[in-house]
Amino acid sequence: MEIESKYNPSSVEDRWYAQWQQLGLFGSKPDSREPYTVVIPPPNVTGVLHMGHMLNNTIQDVLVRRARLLGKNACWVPGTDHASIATEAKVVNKLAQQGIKKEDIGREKFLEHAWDWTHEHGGIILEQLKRLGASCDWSRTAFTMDETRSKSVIHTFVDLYNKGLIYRGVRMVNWDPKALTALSDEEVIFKDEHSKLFYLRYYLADDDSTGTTGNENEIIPTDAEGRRYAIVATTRPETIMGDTAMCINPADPKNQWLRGKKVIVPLVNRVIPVIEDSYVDIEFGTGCLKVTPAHDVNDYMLGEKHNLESINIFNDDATLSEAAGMYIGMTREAVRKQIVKDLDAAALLEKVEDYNNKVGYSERTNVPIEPKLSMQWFLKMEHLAKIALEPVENGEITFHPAKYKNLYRHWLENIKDWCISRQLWWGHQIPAWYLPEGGFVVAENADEALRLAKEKTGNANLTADDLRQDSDCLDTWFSSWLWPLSLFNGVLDPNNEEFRYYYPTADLITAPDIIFFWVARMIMAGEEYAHQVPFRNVYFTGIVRDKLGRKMSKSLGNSPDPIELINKFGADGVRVGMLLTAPAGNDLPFDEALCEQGRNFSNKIWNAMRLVKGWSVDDNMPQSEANRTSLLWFENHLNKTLAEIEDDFGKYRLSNALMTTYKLVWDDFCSWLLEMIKPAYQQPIDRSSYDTVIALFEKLMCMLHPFMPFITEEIWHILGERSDTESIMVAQMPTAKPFDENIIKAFETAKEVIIGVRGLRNSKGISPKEVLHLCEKSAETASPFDDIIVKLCNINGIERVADKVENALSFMVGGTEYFVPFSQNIDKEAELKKLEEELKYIEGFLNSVMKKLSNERFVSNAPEKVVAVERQKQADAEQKIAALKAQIEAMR
RNA sequence: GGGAGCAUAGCUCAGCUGGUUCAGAGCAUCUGCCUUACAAGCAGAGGGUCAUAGGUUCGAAUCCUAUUGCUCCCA
Repeated sequence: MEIESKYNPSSVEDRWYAQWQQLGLFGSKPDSREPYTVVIPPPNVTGVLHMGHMLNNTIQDVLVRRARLLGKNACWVPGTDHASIATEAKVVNKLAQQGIKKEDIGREKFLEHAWDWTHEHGGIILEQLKRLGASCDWSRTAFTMDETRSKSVIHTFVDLYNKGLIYRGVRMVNWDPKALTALSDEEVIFKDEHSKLFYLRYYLADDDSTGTTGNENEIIPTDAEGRRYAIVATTRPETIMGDTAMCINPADPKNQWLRGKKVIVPLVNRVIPVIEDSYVDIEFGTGCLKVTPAHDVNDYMLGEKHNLESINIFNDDATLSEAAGMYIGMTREAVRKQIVKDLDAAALLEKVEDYNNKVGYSERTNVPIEPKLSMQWFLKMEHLAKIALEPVENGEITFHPAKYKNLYRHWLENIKDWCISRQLWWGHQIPAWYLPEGGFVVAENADEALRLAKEKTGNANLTADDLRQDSDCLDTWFSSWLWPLSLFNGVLDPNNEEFRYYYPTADLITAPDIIFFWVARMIMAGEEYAHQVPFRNVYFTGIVRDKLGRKMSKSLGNSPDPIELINKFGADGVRVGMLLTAPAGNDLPFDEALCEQGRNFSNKIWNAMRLVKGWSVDDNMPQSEANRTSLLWFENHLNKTLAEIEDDFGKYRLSNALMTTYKLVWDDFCSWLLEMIKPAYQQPIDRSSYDTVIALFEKLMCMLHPFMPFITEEIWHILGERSDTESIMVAQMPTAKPFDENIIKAFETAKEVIIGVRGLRNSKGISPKEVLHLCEKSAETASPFDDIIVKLCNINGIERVADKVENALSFMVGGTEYFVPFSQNIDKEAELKKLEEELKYIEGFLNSVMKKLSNERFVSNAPEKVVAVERQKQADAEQKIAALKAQIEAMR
C-alpha cells in the first residue's frame, strides 16, 4: 500500500463530516445516560464566521466530543439570533440602494424583505462551522425568531409585566440617531476624544450689583462695560438652546455671589435661574454648570430634583428641532462649529481650551449617542439581579477563570433597569395594545388583548381595529436571555421530557465582553423561570487579537478568513492553532504560525501511522525483552499522563491538556517508543508488540479526537482496518489507571544516558553511524533498558566497570559516571576546562546547601522533609565532586 | 474620576496554600544531519537579577508596601 508522505486534510475532512452526519452521530435524544448539554452562543444572522467564532466553537466541540467519548449523552444545540439592529440596518441599506425607504413600504413588506435576507444569509455561518468539524445536533437548529422561541419571548414579556417587573416610562435613554432607536447601556461604547472645552458667558439678568460676599476666593468676571457674568465651561455649546438653569455648588466660595440670581443664556437670551446642588464639581471649569435636562443624563436628574423645564432641541436624527428656535434643521456637528463662531462674534465666548473626554458611541452604527428623553419599556432589575448573583456567589455556577466573578458581582450590584424596547421593526413586536381612549393592555395575542381591553374599558363593542399594537420591538437580548430555556421549550412547557433531561446545561463557552448582555441575563431568566441555574460552568474565552494586539475587525482588515485558513492548514491544524495559546480569559494573539504548528503535528501523526503500518508482522517471532519493557514503560507513562490531562480538563485548562497530549504523542510516542521498538530495516516485528503498539496508537487517537476530529478518525480506521459505519466519535476514551512510578523513573535515567551519548557524538562530531562502546562505573550488573540504550545510541554494549576508563570521553547521570572509549585525540585541555567548570558550579551549589544546613534556625524551623532534601542534595553533590576531582586528577 | 487585573527566555504563556516539578513548556534561534515514517523532519545546544525599590521570613517568582509601565471594566 502506497501512502502519501504528506497528510492531505482536504481529502479527508469533507468525507468524514458527511459520514458522521450520515450515521447520525451528532444527534441526541434523552436516554438513561448522563446528559452533557451545551447551547451555542447564537451567532448573528448578519455575520460571517470570524476568528472569535472559530475559537469559541473549537472549544465547545472539544468539550462536546470529549463528553461523548466519555460515554455521556452529548447534545450541542446550534442556532442563530436575529440581531435586531444589525439586520435591520443591513436591510435598510439594501433597500436604500434600490431607492426604497422602509416607511414607504410599511412594516409588513419590510419584514418580508428582512426574512428574505435572513433566509439568504442566516445559514452561512452554520455551514461554515461544519467545515471546522462542529458536532452540533443540526436537527435542533433554532432561531431566536422561530415559532417556539418567539412565543417564549412574548410569554415571558407578558408574565413579567403581570408580575409588575415591566413598566413603561419616560426616561433618559441612549439614543442612536442613525439607527433611530434607543439602546441599552451595554450597547454604548465610550471612546477617548480630543475635544475642546468652551467657556461661555452667561450675563446676569437684571443685575442689581448685590450678592458679593467679600470672600477672598470669590471670582466675579466683569466685562469692559462693568457688566457681571458667570462663566460656564461646556464641551457641547450646541445644547445651550436647551438650557433651563445654571447650577452652582452651595459650598463653592467662588460663586456665592450668584446665589438666587438669574442669568441669560448666551445668544438665546433666555433668562434662567441659578440653582444650587452639591452634585456640581467645584473644581471643574469655573464651578458653574449649565443644566440641559433633555440632553444629559446628569442634568436630567437635576431637572427632576429641581423641577426644571425640559426643552428637547433635537429631532430624532439629531438635527436641531423647531424647539431649539435657532439653527433649525442643522446637524449637531454643524451647529457646534457655527455656534462657536456666533458666540465669538457676539463676545460671549470667554476662551477655548483643549480637553480630553469620553464620548459614547453606538456599538452598532458607530455614531455618537445622543441622550434623549423618551417613552420606553423597562425591565426592573432589582429582583432579577438578586437571584442572578446568588448562584455565582455560592458556587452553583463556576466561572473560568474565576476573576470574572468580581466583575459580575460589581455589575449586578450597580445595575440599572434594562431598557428593552427598540424603535425597530425587525424583532419581537412588543405585545402591548393601546386603547382608543388612552391606556394599554398587555397580552400574548391580539384576541386576548381585545378581551382584556373590553374588560378594562367595560366597552363590549371594541373591535380589534380599535386597538393599536405598540410598534416597537424588543431588544434582541430579550430573546437570547431565554436561549437555554427556550431551546428545549422550557418556557412554554416546563414539564416536557427534553427540558427535564437537558436542563440545566453543563458548560457555556462565550467571550467575556458579553458577560452582562448575555451571561448574567441568562442566569436571571434561568432562576426566574426554571428556579435553576442555566449552566454549571462558564468558560470565558480570550478575545482574538492580531499580532500587534489589536482586536480583529473588518475595518482594520486584520482578520484572516477562517475558511482560507482551513483550506491551507486543515481544520485539525487550525483547531490546534486556536487552542495552543488560548488559556481561558487571556487575550489570544493570533498568529498563522500556530496553525502551521497544528498542520505539522497532523503530518507527524500521519507519518507515525505510515511507519507502523509499514511493518511486517511475524506471528512466530517471540517478543524481545526490550520491546516488552518499552511498551510497558509507555503504558505506565500513558496512564500518568492521562491523569494530568483529566486534571487539566477538570480545571478547564484546555490548552494545557492539548499541549500535554501533543508532547505525549510527538515526544514520547513518536520520538521515543517508536524508535525503541522499530525493527531493523526490512525486518519484521513480533505479533504481540505490533498489536500492543496499534492499541496504544488507537488510544492516543481517542485522546486526540476532541482536538483533532478528522485525522484521528482517518487514522483510527486505517489502524484497525474498520468499516465506514464505525466511528472513533463513539469509541471509548481511555481513562487514567494506576501506574508504576519506578519504571517511569528508570526510563528517565536511561533517557539521560542516551542523551549523554548523543551529546558526545554531537559535540565531538562523531557520526551516528560509527559504533561506540559504553562503560558504566557501577556495581550493578544490568538494567532493563540496556538493550534500548544499545539500540538508540548505536553502541556495541554496556560494560560495567569498577574504575574509571582511560582515553575516554565521559559524562555523568545522577551520581554515575559513564565512559565512551575514544581512540582519536581527545583535547585534554578542553576536557579539563569543562570538568573544572562543572566542578566549580557544583562546589558553589554545595556551598549554598551547606549554608542552609549550617543555619541553626533553618534546621530547627523548616519541616523535616525539607531538611532531609537538603541533606540528600549535600550527599549527591559531595559524591559528584569526588568523582569530578578523580577525573581531573586522572587527566593530569 | 471609581474599580479590577497583569508584568517570568526573542514571542506566547505555565508555575496551586512560601521549601526538588523552581526557575519550566511550546514556538522562534543556533549547530550538526536528506539516518529507508516524517526537512511540515531528526539529533543536540544556547537563552531569564522572575518589572523596580523596600519589607516579612531560617527561606520569596510566590506574601506585604511603594514606584513604574500596560490592559480591561464602569461612570
